[in-house]
Amino acid sequence: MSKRYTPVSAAADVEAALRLLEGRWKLVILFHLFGGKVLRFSDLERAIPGITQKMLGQQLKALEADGIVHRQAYPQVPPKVEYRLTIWGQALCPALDAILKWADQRAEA
Amino acid sequence: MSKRYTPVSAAADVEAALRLLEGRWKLVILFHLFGGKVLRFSDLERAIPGITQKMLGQQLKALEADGIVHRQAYPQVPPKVEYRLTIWGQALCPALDAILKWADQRAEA
DNA sequence: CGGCATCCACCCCGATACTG
DNA sequence: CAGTATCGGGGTGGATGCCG
Repeated sequence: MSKRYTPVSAAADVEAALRLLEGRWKLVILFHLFGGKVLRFSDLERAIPGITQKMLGQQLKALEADGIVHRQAYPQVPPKVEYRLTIWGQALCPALDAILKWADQRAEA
Repeated sequence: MSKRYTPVSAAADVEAALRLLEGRWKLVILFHLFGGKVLRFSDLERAIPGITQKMLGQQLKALEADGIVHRQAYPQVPPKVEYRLTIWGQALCPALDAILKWADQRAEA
């Protein structure tokens, strides 16, 4: 443990972490990468009907910069790029799973 | 089970559920109500340094309308209003807890 | 104390078009 | 296929002031 805890700093840490997941699309994207799935750009585009190319690219770049998503490009024609969760991203899986369960409960009612 | 499941509808349900938690402040507020805590308006205001009264009131109203937070007003002078999670809101606790753990992991590193 | 009203800046996000 | 460029509208959120 490299850090001391106080209620205050814990709250600040949570807020900082939440910033990384904010926005209209981030969690939606992560849900589709959930479970170790590896998807191409166009896969995600098809999996998320409402999203535009701009937002998908923009959010993926942000998630990559924050170390949550790993981007692997194959230098070939036509281009091929795969996205998957990093280790840090996979650490989010329990949270994603819990949210999924909550969504299911709401959908049932 | 009152609903049939397909990958598509499951994704739609998740997206719908995420809409309820979107925005700059919703999850932050819920974190402070986490664990069955009952807080007054001014308690939340103090607990979340960056927030304005407008946003706090606005987001609390939205959370109340979505059945996640319960609002109890005591008709007295000066006014006293308490906020707590509803049953649906408490169903979010596992998710909040998982996100908290993730935040802790990041903070340690 | 616990709001609401107003005004306003920003930037998020969408639509469209273009590129390697 | 996998993006970027540009433009523009609207909603989110901040500051301030007023009210029961």
